[in-house]
Amino acid sequence: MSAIFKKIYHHPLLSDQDIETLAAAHEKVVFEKGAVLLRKGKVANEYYILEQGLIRAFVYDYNNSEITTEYFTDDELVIAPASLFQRTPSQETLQALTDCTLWKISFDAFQILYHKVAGFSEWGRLWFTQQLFALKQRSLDMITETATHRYLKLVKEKPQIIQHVPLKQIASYLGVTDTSLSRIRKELLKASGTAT
Amino acid sequence: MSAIFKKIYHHPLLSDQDIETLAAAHEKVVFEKGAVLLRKGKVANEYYILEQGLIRAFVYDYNNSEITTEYFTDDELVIAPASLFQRTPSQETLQALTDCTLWKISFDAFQILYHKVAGFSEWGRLWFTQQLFALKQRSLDMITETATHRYLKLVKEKPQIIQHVPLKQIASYLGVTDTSLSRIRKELLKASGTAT
DNA sequence: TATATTTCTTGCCAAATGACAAGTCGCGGG
DNA sequence: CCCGCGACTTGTCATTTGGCAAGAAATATA
Repeated sequence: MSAIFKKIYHHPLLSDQDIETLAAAHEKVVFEKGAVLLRKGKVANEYYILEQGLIRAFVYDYNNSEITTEYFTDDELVIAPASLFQRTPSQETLQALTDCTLWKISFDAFQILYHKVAGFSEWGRLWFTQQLFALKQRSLDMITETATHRYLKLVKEKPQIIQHVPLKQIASYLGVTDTSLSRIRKELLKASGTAT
Repeated sequence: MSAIFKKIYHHPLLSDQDIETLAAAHEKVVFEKGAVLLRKGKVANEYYILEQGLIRAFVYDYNNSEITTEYFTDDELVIAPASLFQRTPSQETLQALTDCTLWKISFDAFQILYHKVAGFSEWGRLWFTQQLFALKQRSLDMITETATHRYLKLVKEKPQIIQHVPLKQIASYLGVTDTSLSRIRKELLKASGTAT
């Protein structure tokens, strides 16, 4: 039952007992496909652990088109850090792409535990640094890699997304239009066909 | 003399005495315009406080063109966090755009102080969260704002860059070519001319 | 001061990308 | 089983952006 919490809150300074304490502050919630967990303009008051399902974050660009900024898959934290921790309106919207099972924890509960459970703040520090590195890497990838390469990387790292998500959303995540991504796929097929 | 350290290490949990301790671990260094502080492929072993001058970070894109990813101005930390903290080869190169005066601290000295000076790790945690938010904001700006708007924002926030940096480098930071940026400027002039 | 070098602008053309629309495919609901 | 809808592909065309090069302007150098 608490397997997911052990996975998420795994840290040398967090005992099983600590993790139980943390787990007790979470509440199971379910969202249907298409449901919105956090809407643009609202201040986030909780974050989630995604037990099962697929979620995306997106923003609206200068043409008011939806641009996917992040995909969340099993055993990941679903969170809008800037909104939650700075208590500001979110620029991003969080939306379930499939039916989802999550564990929710309120910001208030988080704050209390953050000071009460010694290892928790250490865990949080680690999480923040990992987030920073991951975001930096994605930013650099958007510059240093071609859309084709980014597509292949996504296929490799989160294949379930290719299965469940409309092409248009994937394309926006990669920084191209659906038309372009369709053509990229075509080229890849041709290339792999030649190789075989 | 230690004014810059007070500014950088300002934090409720860091006393003047603490800051003196931190300051003592820094060594003054000077770089000439054009000098490289950290080269792509090398592992960073220090970070710097920029007392005076202008520095940029850049990467090479899929065409081997230089793309500026960040500008550092007075009273900022000059650092490649991913390389320094993950002990991995840097993707970014750090280069002085003007003659610079900096205060250098080695990673080893940093680590020792991080554990010795209680408030320092708190300061570090705050710094990481701020970095994360700033990077996220820049990532979103690259999506939600037009190049024109990003240019105006840069002019507003770091006007000294416009003065000292070749157009081509600014353009790459904004995600366009120098030709495009020149046209953007032209449009802005026309627009402001009409308004007056 | 004269000369060389770099930076910036601008026109022209090519290439890439996007918008739009038509057509195909596959799946689920009636 | 058939219809309808959403998803994907593909063609055409328009727009944007970039590459290139020439020239002007600014800056540095001798």
